[in-house]
Formats: sequence, C-alpha cells, structure tokens
Amino acid sequence: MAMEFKLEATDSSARAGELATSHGRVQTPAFMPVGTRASVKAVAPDDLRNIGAQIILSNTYHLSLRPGIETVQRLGGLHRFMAWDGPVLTDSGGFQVFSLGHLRRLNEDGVRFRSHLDGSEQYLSPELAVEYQEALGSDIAMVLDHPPAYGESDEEVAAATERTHRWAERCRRAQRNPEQALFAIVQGGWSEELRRGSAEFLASLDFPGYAIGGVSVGEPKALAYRAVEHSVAALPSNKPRYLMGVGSPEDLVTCIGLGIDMFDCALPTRVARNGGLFTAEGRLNLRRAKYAGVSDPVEAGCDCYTCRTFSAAYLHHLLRADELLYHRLASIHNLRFVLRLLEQARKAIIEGGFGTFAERFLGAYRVQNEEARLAQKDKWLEARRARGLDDLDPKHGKED
RNA sequence: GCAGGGGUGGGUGAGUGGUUAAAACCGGCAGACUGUAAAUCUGUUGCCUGACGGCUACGUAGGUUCGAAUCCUACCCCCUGCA
Repeated sequence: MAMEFKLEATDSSARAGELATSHGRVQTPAFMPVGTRASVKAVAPDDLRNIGAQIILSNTYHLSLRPGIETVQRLGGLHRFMAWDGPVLTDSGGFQVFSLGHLRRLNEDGVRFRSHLDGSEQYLSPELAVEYQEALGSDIAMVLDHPPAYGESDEEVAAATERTHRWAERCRRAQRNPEQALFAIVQGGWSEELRRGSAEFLASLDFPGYAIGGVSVGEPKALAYRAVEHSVAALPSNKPRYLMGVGSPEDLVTCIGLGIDMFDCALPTRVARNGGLFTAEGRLNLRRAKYAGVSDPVEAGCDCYTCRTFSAAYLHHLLRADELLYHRLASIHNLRFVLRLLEQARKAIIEGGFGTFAERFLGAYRVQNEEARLAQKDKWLEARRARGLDDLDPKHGKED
C-alpha cells in the first residue's frame, strides 16, 4: 500500500495525525530513533518496541558504503536485515555527501565523492539515491538534496536550494516503486524568501510528504525556528512535515508548536552514551560524583525500563567503569523520554491543551547557555580536524 | 655480602644543572554533543590568592653551585644477577 497521512487534530499550529505505511501506523507527532547503519546504536529492535518507537530512520550513504546496498537487498531488504518489522525512513545520503566530503565534485548531474572508509571514489545522483532506497525497501525515502553548510553565502544557498528543487523532480521521475513514499526536502537557509519559495515550489509538485532540511548545522536556535516557521507557512496542511535532524527535548516541543509532525535526531542516543540523561528539569550529567550514591532512578516516575529497574548510582557506576550495558540502558532512557514527550504532546493537541503543555514543559526544562554551547561545538570540530579525523584521507577514516 | 639497576605529583611514567609546578597517558572535576565517520571532544587538575604574586615539592639528611628532580656524600628502601 502507498503511504497515507491523516490529520486528526490541530491545536493552534500544532498537529496530531497518523501515518499509515505497509509496515504499520505511526502516530504523529513522531520521533524516529536514528539507526544510521541499520542499527539504533546500543539498542535492539525489542528495546525499540518496548520504548514505544513506531518508526526508525536509516541512512543510504552509510549502507551503500558498508555493507553495500546489494548485500542488504540480497539479505531480504532493510527490514529483514535488521529485524525491524516496523516502518523505516531512509535518508538519501545527501547530508553525508555534503558534510563529510571536501573531496567531492559536484555538478548538475550528481556528486562524486570519496568514501570516508577507504577513500574509494563514489558517486551519487538523484536517480541512484532513489534506486538505492527502493532496493533497501524503506517505507519512506528522501530525495537527494543539497544542504548548504552554516555560513555559506546567499548565492551559494540559493544555488543549493535550486539544485535541490531540480533534483527533487528527478528523484520523483526516477521512482519505480509506488509503495515507497518519497519526501521532498525544503532548503533555503535562513532567508524567509528562499524558505518560502522552496516550500512553495516543492508543494506544487505534490509530494506525499515534506521535510525541512538544512537546520541543526551549528546555527543559533532562533534562526532554526524561524526557518521552520517560514517553511511550514508554505507547505500543504494535508501532508506530513518532517523536520530533519532535530531532537533536543526543547526543540521538539517548540517545533511541534510550529506545526511539525515528524522528527529524527542522533542527539538523544549520542548524548546518552556520553553521560547526558534527559529529565523534566533538564539534562543531567550522570558522570558527576553526586550520583555515586543515588539509590533513586535517574528520573523519578519515568516509565522506562532503565528507571523502573536500576538506580542512578548503578548507571553512574556502569558509565565510569566503561561497561557496555550502560550504553543500552542510557539510550533506552533518553529515547523513552523523547518518545513519551511526543506522546504527551499528541495527547495535549488532541485535547486542545498543547499551549499549556508546551509552556509548562519549556518552563521546567533547563537549557544550557547557547554561546557556551556553540563555542564548545567549534572547539570540538577544531580538535577533530587537528587530529585528522575530519580528513577524508583513508588512513584517517578507520575510527568509528 | 658482592655487582648492576632504580626510588618523580592520586597512579603509570618522561625528564639528567637554569626556559620545570615538572611531558605523556590514566584517574579526578566541570562542560559540549541535534537528517550519527561521535563508548567522542574541550577545559581544568600541588597549596594560598580575585589577580599580581607567594609557598611547598621529585626516598631521607647533608653538600657543591649564582642556580639542583638533575652533580657529590651518607643513610633508608625496591628490583635483577652472583654468592
């Protein structure tokens, strides 16, 4: 069956709906745990089910390099390969091609780039992106887009946005499998005009769903929120709207309020692995010595397996001792936190109380200072570059 | 007992006369992570002070020197080989 989207309720700009795919239904707003390489890091499909995950995301770029699209196809497709029978959305790989490759060569036809694994030359075009995703068998595929990096000039952003439009049309033409829903991606950087124009143009092509891309690339939050607003303003209300790469608790609630239906984000699981756990009051750093003797769970009242079973002190110990179990337990907690947050948001929207819900949540959830945040991020990137970790030279590409 | 090697900050361990409060790694403390090349990365980590600066430190005690973790003497302890 082809994907269907039904809008069930709205509360101001916030929306509640349902996405029906051949692998099951997804209630929106929905969060998709990220399983880049056909695995949501540290958690098994059973865990995902228990957490309440309805749909997950995987990545065409990574799977094409390893183990290879053909391999996955030969082994029964992505669902079978990773033993996840629920809906799957695959990202086209556009994001990786542009964020990872300084050695890429771009022309209107497609992108030539070097594999970060072995330096081999690779090629991706709109047609190939569709072909690969059809071979993987995901329920929702993304068009190949050109997401500009943060800080690119207006001309570059405009060019990338227009290229994204042309590529969207080509992806659409390349589609062979009507069962797979193909989502277009709005670009346009931080310009209201470009955002709106991008959304309008893509809307005119009548895709089954629309994503907003180019956000969460190191910009201040206010810019991202505005870009979302400007994009949403020109998108049709009867199609799902997917905000790519967004997923901190405060961003989720804020962007649901702006009319977003779907999200994916590596943040909850990555932060979990490094000691950051979400609570209603904000993110805590479980590494801190103050948790060494805490017999209560990480978050009182949390319904996740981790909090129902283990003390904060135990998790703290696992984290400090580098025990692998920590990754699973922490990931379960953060994913459940986010998923529950969206369940609550959905309920509030249906009941007409989303505004109060959002206000209450955002009032209680402490967010870190943005300047410090962005500064630390820059330092991180600088350090990576200094160590050659962001160099495409294959001899540096082995770690992961 | 003889011969040889060695004793450095919470740990491992560099350092052989000044630029050494002492590399590096671990540990500790604080922070970052947003379509995952991330079990990663940043800062900090003797004591006192807001800072300038001061104080105490490289087994112990003396000594040489303008200046010592670095050289000399004695002592204590550890390791290896031979008795």
